[in-house]
Amino acid sequence: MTTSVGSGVTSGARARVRAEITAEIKAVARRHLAEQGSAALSLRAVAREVGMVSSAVYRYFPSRDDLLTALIIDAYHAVGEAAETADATRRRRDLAGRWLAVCRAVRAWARSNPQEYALIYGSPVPGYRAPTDTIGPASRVSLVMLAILIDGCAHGALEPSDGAPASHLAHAVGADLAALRDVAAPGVPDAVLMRGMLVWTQLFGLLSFELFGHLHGVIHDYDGFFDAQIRRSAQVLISGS
Amino acid sequence: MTTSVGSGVTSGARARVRAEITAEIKAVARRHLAEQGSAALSLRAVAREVGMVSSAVYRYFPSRDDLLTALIIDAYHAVGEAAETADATRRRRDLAGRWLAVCRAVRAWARSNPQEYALIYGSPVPGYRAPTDTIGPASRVSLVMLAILIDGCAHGALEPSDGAPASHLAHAVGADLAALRDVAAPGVPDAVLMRGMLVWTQLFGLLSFELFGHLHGVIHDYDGFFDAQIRRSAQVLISGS
DNA sequence: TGTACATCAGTGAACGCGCGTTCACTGATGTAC
DNA sequence: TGTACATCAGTGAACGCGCGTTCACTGATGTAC
Repeated sequence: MTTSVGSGVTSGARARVRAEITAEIKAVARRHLAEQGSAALSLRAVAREVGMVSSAVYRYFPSRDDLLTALIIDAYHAVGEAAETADATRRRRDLAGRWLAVCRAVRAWARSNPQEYALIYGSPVPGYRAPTDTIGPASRVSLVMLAILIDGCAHGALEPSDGAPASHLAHAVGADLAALRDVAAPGVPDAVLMRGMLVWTQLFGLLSFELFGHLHGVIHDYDGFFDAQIRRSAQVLISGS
Repeated sequence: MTTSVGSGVTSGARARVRAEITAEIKAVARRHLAEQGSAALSLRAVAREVGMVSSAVYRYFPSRDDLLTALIIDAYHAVGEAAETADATRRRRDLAGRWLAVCRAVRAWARSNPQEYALIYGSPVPGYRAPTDTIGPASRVSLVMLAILIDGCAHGALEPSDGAPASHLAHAVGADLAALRDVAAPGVPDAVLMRGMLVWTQLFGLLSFELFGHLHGVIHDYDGFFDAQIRRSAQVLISGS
């Protein structure tokens, strides 16, 4: 017992060192990413800065792509956590407040970590194929959005149908929405799901335009502009207008 | 006279060959871009395929970045032209029809040229600094959108103010919008400009999500989904609801 | 129209670089008895 | 508690690669008289 605990502790020590060095490699890689972008991320450069020989990194990550995958997963978790934390600061029934808080949190994260934002929401990394382990972390932030929709529908605080007449959906889209509803959005009608996705994609469109420079020279007060736009999108989301 | 015309023709011949080879280099580069992405675009590989030695390319483009710039400018022109053509197929007063046609044209172009879309609307190319010559071509597609707003306002076909009360803008944003209005959107009030930018960023958010795989596994009927979303955004644009 | 000269496209070799990955190895740390 | 063995982190050299860019050069094409 004591021995097994002891050995557990000591092997835990080795494991802890390993975890620390893994974290250090990721931290350095993350900084390189922030400075140069994903294409320029090089195992050798990272190793150099960590103070190892390049081949030593292979004890921690079997390839460059695996290191990139780790960074991608971390980035999804980071933005997901930012959104969750922001969401939790508002009363559950304050849908508009939750939506605005989530939007602002995602934006704040994106502005502090533009290369990580680009990594996950920008162009796919050339030649990189995302493994399935990224799916879970990737959906984390979307679940925050869906939670707002679910709560809103449960309390009747979201206009359930669009006032507009032209909302007959293609059958296949209806099937997609039904599947989504079954898996992750119980009780949320099609019209609300569609509005949710409308404002959701709009949020990332806005962020991409801001971060990738497409509003350069047109908008200078990015804060005010963003705020005005998400207040508008909150209306669209909640009352459908 | 005859000589000068003659010499004009012959020097024109040389110039034409030069233009043709320049075009060929760009065409090959564009294909490499489509296959591998911008980071993998290599002067040497392009030269190899064109059938020149790599140094010969420097007669046409002073550096790799200049080649990339040329591709970026071409891409902006291509999407701009697609939008203009689509816009012109509808009667000028048919605002919704114009908006939908433009959205569909941009999407069709993006789906046919995903890497070029990524080049201009995805993450900025690492280490690449866009020169000022890209600004004109870049704004071409936006001008199509603005034309719809201008025409709509001129004919009273666009709801000029938002029904919602919470539309007091930060002063700085008002200044940005005023500047934009002076330069490129005469007669378009703040509320309409904001709505225009809302649906505009939403369009690109939607396209980025579709093309970069963020809807993978959730939406299968991309056509139907896109169509439903832009019909909704047309409503937001035109009637503000 | 014919010739002398200038312009320009394309060649081929070279420079210097950094990359991802493999491999046989040395020591240090942990494990089992 | 002490020893023999196994595990594992890190080393250093090497492989083979492709890249952007420069440079002195050869011919061909165009220009001026």
